[in-house]
Amino acid sequence: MEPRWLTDDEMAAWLRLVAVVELLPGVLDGQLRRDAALTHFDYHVLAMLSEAPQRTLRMTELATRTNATLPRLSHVVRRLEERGLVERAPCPYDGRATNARLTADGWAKVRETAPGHLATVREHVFDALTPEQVSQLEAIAGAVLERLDPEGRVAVGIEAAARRRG
Amino acid sequence: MEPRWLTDDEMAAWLRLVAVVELLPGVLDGQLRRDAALTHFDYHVLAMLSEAPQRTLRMTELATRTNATLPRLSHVVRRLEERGLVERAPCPYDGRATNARLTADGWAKVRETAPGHLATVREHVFDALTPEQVSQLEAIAGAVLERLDPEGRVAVGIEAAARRRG
DNA sequence: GGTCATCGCTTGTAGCTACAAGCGACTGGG
DNA sequence: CCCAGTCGCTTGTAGCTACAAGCGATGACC
Repeated sequence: MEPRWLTDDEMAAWLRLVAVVELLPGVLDGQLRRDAALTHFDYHVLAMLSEAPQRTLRMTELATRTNATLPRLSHVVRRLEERGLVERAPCPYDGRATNARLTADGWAKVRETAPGHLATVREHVFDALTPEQVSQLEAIAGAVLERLDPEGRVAVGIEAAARRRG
Repeated sequence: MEPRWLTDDEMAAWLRLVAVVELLPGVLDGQLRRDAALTHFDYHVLAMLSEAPQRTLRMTELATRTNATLPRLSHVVRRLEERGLVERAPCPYDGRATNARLTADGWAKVRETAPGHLATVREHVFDALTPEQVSQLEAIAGAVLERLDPEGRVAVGIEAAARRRG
């Protein structure tokens, strides 16, 4: 294997991208853990449920939208269920499937947590960017995402979310 | 707290960015674990050492350049030392400090691992982007990085790396 | 030169994720 | 029917990271 090395521009972009990818999850986790005792992934799960019809989704579908493996989601949902934020019930139409549903407490949790999380996202990302850079970022992240996720598993979730928003 | 919600453009960019941030580490880890039994963070540590003078760095400096906490680095370097890729020695000038140095085996490991890693980076990131997008990405990631890392700890490492490259 | 705060690093514990194995439910061919 | 194969999900184990406490070395100050 004899690949071409990165150009200076590519290397500069790469070092910064790697730093962002390592730091951003920590910042998001930190704020949510302090203010709501939630992981960013926990929040993602609750948020996806909160936008679903009946605030209910099958585990497999929820795993797709949160971009998680099924074992990981299973552990996380079990912990959220122990805290009363989510409840699970077997699907009436398919005995193999499990439906996860947001409880009233879970719904309240999402609504009281969202503003702080949103403020963090603004502060650390969008306040630093011009409107032009926001659309550049959308194009860049979209292009990279296609390479990272060839089957479009995550993209499906994004499109579905966009559709629900009208 | 009454923040303004995200615009449609911002939301689209955000969903894609979150997906990239969650998927990219897994892809990098996966390739390196399969091909070299290394975490991406392990590789980052070895790579930073391989570029340093004498292939040696103090733990604190290495932590800055790899964007890690000191306890995390300590555990990782201990494991790398057990595998013979790195060795540690007390700093002769400051009895508190520890120098980490790449061994011959570690140097060989980096050289045989770099091409595959580089190919993965190209395949999943830069092959998807135009040259214009690469420089846009550098600007965007740089701007976000300033917000994520106000003291510029990581930025120092990046600048230092750039300086070494001339 | 004694005392105290700080530095640099290590170690211990708790919690989360990945991987693999396992279990019941469903489905299609004979 | 029955049986093999698959699906959907859960559970168990190993490994990594975060946080906090701890330890020796150093430097500032009197």
